[in-house]
Amino acid sequence: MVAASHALDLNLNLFHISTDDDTPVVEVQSDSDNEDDYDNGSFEKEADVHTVGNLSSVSKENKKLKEILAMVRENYNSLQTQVKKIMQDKEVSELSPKKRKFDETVQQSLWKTANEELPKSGIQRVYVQTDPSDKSLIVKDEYQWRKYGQKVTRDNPSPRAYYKCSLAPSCPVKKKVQRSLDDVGIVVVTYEGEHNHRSTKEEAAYALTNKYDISTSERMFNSPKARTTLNEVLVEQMAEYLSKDSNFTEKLAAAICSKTLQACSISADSSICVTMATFKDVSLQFVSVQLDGLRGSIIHRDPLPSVDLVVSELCAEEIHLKSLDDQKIVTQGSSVFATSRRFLNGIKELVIGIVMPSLIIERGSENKEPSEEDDMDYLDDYLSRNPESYFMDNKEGEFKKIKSKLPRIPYKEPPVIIEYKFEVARYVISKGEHYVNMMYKHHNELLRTKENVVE
DNA sequence: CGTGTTTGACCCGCGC
DNA sequence: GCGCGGGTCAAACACG
Ligand SMILES: [Zn+2]
Repeated sequence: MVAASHALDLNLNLFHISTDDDTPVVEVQSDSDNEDDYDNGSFEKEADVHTVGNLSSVSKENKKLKEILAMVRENYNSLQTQVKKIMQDKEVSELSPKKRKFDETVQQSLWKTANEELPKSGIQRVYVQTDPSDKSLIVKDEYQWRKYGQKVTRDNPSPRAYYKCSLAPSCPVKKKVQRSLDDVGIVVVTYEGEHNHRSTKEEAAYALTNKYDISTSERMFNSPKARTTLNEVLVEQMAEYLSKDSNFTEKLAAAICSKTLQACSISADSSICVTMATFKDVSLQFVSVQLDGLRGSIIHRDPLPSVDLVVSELCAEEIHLKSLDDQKIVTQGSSVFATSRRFLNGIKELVIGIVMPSLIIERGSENKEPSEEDDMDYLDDYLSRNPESYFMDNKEGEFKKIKSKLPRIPYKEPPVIIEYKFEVARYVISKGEHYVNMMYKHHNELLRTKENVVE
């Protein structure tokens, strides 16, 4: 067992609102006093009375300053965040040179302004810096909205757009978007009400943090059994969500692979690396597969295969490789699949499988093992007849039939499982900006025996 | 054909 | 009651 302590910052930005481009950032302003509405309409009612006029302009000025302050604060925060990320990413990229697109990220967050919670009221106001010529009044966030109206309002040349949350049919949240009177570069977004569901981007975060928080679970379900089933469901949701998020999988795979390759020398003969991480009370397990050819058959299967099945297939694939002479295998790209796994103790956990990129597995002739002729003939015959469908589900029966013969093929060196353990922490910088930090703890080399591969 | 947007009609509270 | 302005409905429409 080797002990080490490397900080692996994935900079996943899991729930970044990025997508395209002009996603602006947010900030909410806190004013508990009822006061004016977002369009300053009330201010425009300047009365003839002198004092009222003064009051109006002062109040308007005050509001403007408040907006500026909020933006400055958030810009400071996001800049600080960027610096932090850059330093961490620099550390990672030193290990494995990788192109980063900081400029985009930085630029994007400079667009954004601040975000604060309105105490009470359930009304949230957000200021977004956008192109003044953009008349669309579309502000992206982590929800889906259906536009149900647009009105021109008094004293504001820009119309006001009305949206209703369409992520959940019963969600009462409404959203109003209108360009600011004071600054045509700013769009004011007003949210009203509270969502009765999770946002698209928060789905994963919920599964990992909030819902697994014991107190939260106990609040919802008193029975431990109910809590267990709840966790199981959430684990499955999480697995499905992550496996479909190519942004997540690519970055995670790249980060893990570069880190694990650097931190520990993986012997060319080890065909499986298993990395484990604990995420609060949720255990993540990373199965790194260095074998080519298996990747597509695993991650493109629907539903995702169980880990046990994957391991079984890896055994078969390894034998397949051993049957080839002086095989050099170069995998390229990286892929991650996610699934769930149940242990003997009944706990279900999330499993993330990683196909490692750019690995060269050299198998010299010294690895070739004498094998029984009939077995190898049978296997080779099968493989040549069904090269593509070797791992397909419809060949399951035949596959098992072959597999039963596999133990008769002698191994000189049993395959090795390398188990990595990480501590995973997820940081929420601001609404919509999260990243994951993984602390490498140690790794363990195990023989792949029945004890190590949980049935 | 289902889905989301446009846009004028409509509704409703408020001040006069 | 009436007009005004903000908010919503829904029929028509655009889009894939
Ligand atoms: Zn909602």
